[in-house]
Amino acid sequence: MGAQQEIDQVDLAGVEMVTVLQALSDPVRLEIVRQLACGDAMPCGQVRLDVTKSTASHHFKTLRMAGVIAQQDEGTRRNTWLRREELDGRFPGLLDAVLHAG
Amino acid sequence: MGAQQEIDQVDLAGVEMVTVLQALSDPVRLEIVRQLACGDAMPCGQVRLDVTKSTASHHFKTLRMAGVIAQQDEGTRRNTWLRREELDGRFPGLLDAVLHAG
DNA sequence: CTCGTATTTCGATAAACGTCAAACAACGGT
DNA sequence: ACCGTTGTTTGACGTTTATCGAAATACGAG
Repeated sequence: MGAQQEIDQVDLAGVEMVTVLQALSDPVRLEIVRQLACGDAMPCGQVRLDVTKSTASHHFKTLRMAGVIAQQDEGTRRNTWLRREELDGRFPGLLDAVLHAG
Repeated sequence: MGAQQEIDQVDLAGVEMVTVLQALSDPVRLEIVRQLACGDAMPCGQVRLDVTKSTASHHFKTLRMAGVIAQQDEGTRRNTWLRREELDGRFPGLLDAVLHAG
């Protein structure tokens, strides 16, 4: 695993709206985002999901590539958090709208 | 075509966020939404797209089923418009966020 | 060094999706 | 009655996607 430094951070300036929507348009990934929104940062394993770990890993990667989340290795864990401010800078109001949904 | 009355209107109360995001997460459909946002209502054919009419028809249907657009037949045309207020009632801020994107 | 924990990668599979062309349906004019 | 216009439906095709299990990688602790 990466040695105590941040994983490739996607440059949000180069991310299109449609890519973010794609990333958010899956039930599992939406659940990941919602759980991340409740806390500050947490390892992948702390996000409770109904899929196997390999599937979860794939979804984390998708969200990371779309610039929705960021990750940083800490020992054996991969710490994960939402890129709230940056995302709101690029697509104002989007994340709030998605999270504040009934 | 339907006789001068509205096509099945989807009840937005029963539409999940993930369904709307799915509908919006395609380049062609996003383009449809953006063009509809510029005007009030227009027939399908007035929306300029880079796909064949059958493909376009499929995308219109997807948007309609997700509650994003509504349609009404008028003679040989199918008038189409964005369900702005209703959508904003169900998912506040979402459509604005999607439309006001750079 | 070895074991356990956390996570990714690989290979496979099945379902969903975007696309097209061709055929069909409905309406308005001539 | 016939056409042209507008839009949908159907059937097919190739690509992408979500999913899993198993193997691989990386690290910390004992």
